[in-house]
Amino acid sequence: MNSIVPEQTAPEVRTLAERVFHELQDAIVRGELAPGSKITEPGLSKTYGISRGPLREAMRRLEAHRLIERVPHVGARVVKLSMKELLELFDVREALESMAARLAAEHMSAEEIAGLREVLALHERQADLKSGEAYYQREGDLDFHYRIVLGSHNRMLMTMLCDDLYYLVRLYRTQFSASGTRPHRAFVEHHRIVDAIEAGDAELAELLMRRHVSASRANVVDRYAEVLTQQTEEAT
Amino acid sequence: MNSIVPEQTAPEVRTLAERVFHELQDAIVRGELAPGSKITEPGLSKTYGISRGPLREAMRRLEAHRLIERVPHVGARVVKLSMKELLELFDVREALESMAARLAAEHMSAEEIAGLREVLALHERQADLKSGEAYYQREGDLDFHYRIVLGSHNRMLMTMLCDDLYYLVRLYRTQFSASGTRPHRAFVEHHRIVDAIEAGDAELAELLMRRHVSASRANVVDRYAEVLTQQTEEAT
DNA sequence: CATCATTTAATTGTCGACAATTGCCATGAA
DNA sequence: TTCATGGCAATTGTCGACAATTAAATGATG
Repeated sequence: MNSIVPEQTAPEVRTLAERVFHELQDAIVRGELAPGSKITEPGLSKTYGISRGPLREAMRRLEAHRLIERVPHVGARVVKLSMKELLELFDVREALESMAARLAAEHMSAEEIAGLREVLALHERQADLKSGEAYYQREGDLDFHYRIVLGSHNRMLMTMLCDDLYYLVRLYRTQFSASGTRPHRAFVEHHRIVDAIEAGDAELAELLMRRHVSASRANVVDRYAEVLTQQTEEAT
Repeated sequence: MNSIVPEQTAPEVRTLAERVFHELQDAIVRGELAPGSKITEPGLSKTYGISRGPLREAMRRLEAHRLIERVPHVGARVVKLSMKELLELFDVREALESMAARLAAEHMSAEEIAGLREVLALHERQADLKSGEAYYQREGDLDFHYRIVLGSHNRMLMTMLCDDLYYLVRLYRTQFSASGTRPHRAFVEHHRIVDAIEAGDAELAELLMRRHVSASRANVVDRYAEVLTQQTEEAT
């Protein structure tokens, strides 16, 4: 655990259902359970050493978090994000995160802003190293967004983004093995957003975050178009 | 079922867990299960005539949808929205529904827009009657928002709003026994939004929906302030 | 009388077994 | 060969019982 992302799997080791829920969540997001692969209850029951009761409860939670898809009497599969769904995800992120940035500019404390600046500094140091560890870049990026959401001081927003959407974002990044997307430009944008938040300019922070997510989305679309043309060229 | 809201409890009667999930969802939203009241597994198990297995799965889903709150080894309670959480809900709605309106203006078909107009017409007819049935007004209002979300053609947005948030909105309305809030002004705003959608003006539709939700939020704040002053007056 | 420890009852967490449904495979007919 | 059909294996859905934990009731003590 080298990530600066706050520990999320810490306190809930009280019940088996909770534990296996988080383990499965991690396994899916990390790609250990391949997207689209079928998962059977007896199989998981054996690998995790628990009975099917708590396991099914964990799966119900995963289903609600959109990490698996279930069909009654048939079974469950790990979700497999299509490009369409990925773009939908970006639209939702744009809406929610721009709101988060606005609220963050209104509510964030000096300490929280300082922490945000630290993240940026760390981020930049790693960019200097250029040792190409996309891992840190990605996690760093997510950590940045994470903290802004926390800064909104809106619990509902926090759970929606941090507990639900960000896991899907991670899943997408492993599934599409998304390389560090436009890192330099993203740095600059992050800085501008923090500046706006520090200045208490809610409207600007909202606008910048909206553009930031939107640009990220556009970048994905471009890359996807590239891949498509590349494939058609190979086919000829 | 006299509501024009699309049937949601229809097709999932396959398993007991699904059925009891929807029944509990309805019971909570309607206020049959009082907000804040404790619900015990043996109790529900008896009233619904099923064993605790499927019941617990249903409860896990309710928990994920934020309709109940569970504490390990202690129990579950029906959620009780505080004013703070209600305002948080409005902020999230503002973000998501304005996005939905924008997408609706871009993607809604002629038939869908016609359906939307029908809802408005029906709504207006009931306003003429003035028989004060807040029920229809409320459901009509929700139906309006419902259709716009569907018109966004964004599945993720649809599930987030229709499957999650709107149940909380209903719960709030029963919990606070919210009287028909500023019906006339809301009518006008609804009309303007549809006009913008029909004109394909995404930016305007987004802006108007943002204002609409924001105004609704402000109205709630005002009413709450009224109640508070009223209470302090009574106390003197 | 209040406070704290202990017991006790009730609820939650977990398990293994049985019933119901599905999808597959083999068999046979067109 | 292809398609339909019937049976079979595997998985899912459901249940009741037992273990673990918690909150309350009881009683003891300062």
